[in-house]
Amino acid sequence: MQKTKLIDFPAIKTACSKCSLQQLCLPQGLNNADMERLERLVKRPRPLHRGEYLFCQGDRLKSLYAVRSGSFKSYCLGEDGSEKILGFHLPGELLGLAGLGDGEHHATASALDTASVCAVPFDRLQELADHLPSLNHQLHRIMGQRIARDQEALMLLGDKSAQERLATFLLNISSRFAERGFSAREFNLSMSRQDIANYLGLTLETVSRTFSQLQKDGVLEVDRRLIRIVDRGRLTDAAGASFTDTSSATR
Amino acid sequence: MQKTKLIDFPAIKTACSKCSLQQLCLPQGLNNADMERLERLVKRPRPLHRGEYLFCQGDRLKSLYAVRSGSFKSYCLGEDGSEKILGFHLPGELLGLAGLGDGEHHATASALDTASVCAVPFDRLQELADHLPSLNHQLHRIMGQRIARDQEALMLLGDKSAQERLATFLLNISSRFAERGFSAREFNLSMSRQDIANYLGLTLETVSRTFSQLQKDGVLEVDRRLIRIVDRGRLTDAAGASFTDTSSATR
DNA sequence: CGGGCACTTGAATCATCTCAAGGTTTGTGG
DNA sequence: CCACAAACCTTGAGATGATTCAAGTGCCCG
Repeated sequence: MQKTKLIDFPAIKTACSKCSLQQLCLPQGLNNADMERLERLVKRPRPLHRGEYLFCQGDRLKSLYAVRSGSFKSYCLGEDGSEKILGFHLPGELLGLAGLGDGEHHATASALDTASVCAVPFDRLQELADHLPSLNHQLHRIMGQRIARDQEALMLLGDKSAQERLATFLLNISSRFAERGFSAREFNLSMSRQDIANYLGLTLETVSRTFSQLQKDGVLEVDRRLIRIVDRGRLTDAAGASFTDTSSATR
Repeated sequence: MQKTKLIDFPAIKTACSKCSLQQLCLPQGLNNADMERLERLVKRPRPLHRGEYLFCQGDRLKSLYAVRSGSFKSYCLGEDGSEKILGFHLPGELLGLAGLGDGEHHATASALDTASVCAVPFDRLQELADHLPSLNHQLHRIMGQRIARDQEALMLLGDKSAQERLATFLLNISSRFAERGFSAREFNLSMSRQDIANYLGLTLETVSRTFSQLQKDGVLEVDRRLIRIVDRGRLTDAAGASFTDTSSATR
């Protein structure tokens, strides 16, 4: 009895069917039988520490990854060593989709804090999707979402001011935290000012100044990486007209 | 005999198997039998004139579209009426992929000149893909490419100067024309200075000045919307380090 | 031929960047 | 547990590239 318990416990602990991220992740919309078949493909490598790489630009695409805990940034490097951050990835989000085009990763993904992932071997996922329309449709859906999200990011960089960019960014992070059951009002940013600046197309100093300004105006309370949204209405105003706040959570 | 000829002619003219864009478009990599099954789904609506809409933001996603001729821009509108251009679409490229996330178009697509498309009803495409793994993989590949392309656009807006942005944009357009069998050295832009400016996150005046500067420096010859690349090497330099020129075509 | 639209060019302004210095937290080794 | 170094963040002042506002040109279409 102890033996089965010892064997089963990790399996149950990590099963997709028990995962709190199910609704945000690949298995969303799958029935139990299909989820079990997907489950059998999933590997769960050891957790990564801050700064470790999940994959690197130029690597052959072997697996897709879903974030289980912690967070990642993905970025491209220019040959001059500069990096451009393409996005941040929270639990439940998939990484590596851009590699589907030609089977090669176009970006590097590194952990922002201690983080764990589920890895799904891409060829076997594709095989399984060939036989499970529901999984296949879910894959399409996720890729479509991802394209839509990248397009939002494009709009952000378009012609917005520093304040609009930072406000939009914070609202975006806030609603992603809320989706995962965390507070939309108060959260810890896992990325540095430099990372935020790079992502938003600004300098570190401008981001810092903008945080200070929003704090002075009573919109935020900022304590290093801990952010509290004091006046969500004014933050939304600061984000500019084109932002439509989907979640009005105030938890 | 005349009769069959009259009936068959348009069918042959428009068949995927005869289309010069096959290698850039959805049927790429499909065998003849599969291509024929895809072909049966494809509708070819009347051509659109400059300014006409292929679909609008908020429309239910009914079809995916592939550009046959002409070109499109896709853009989002803020509630204040402003528009942000997300991309330009040349023949062989697919439109509407971002809608896969939630079945609704997130952008508006309008014709930049007289343009024609192939329309593939999305539900029937999905059904067919469920039975044809090769089509399904091709769909994944195209979506992956699209994500990768959007990410390149993101890098462009990151922290580059006006000259770097415009140079990168022109090299990008140039290689896309080359892929389609047109000259990489000399081409007509189908979009206005305003559209380019909007896409690049600049003002119309800055784009105009930058064109003038590149012409004065002997890098380009610019005659209204006709562009000739005189010194590709220096244009690549102007685009900045992080751009890697995939096509070295000089046709 | 004339009116309108797209584009060019100039001059002044402004937001952000750059450079520079100082402060605070974190982690490490003594 | 303390001291020190490194990393991270904040703030200020001056420089700069892009924007704004404004005027003028030339091409295209009716």
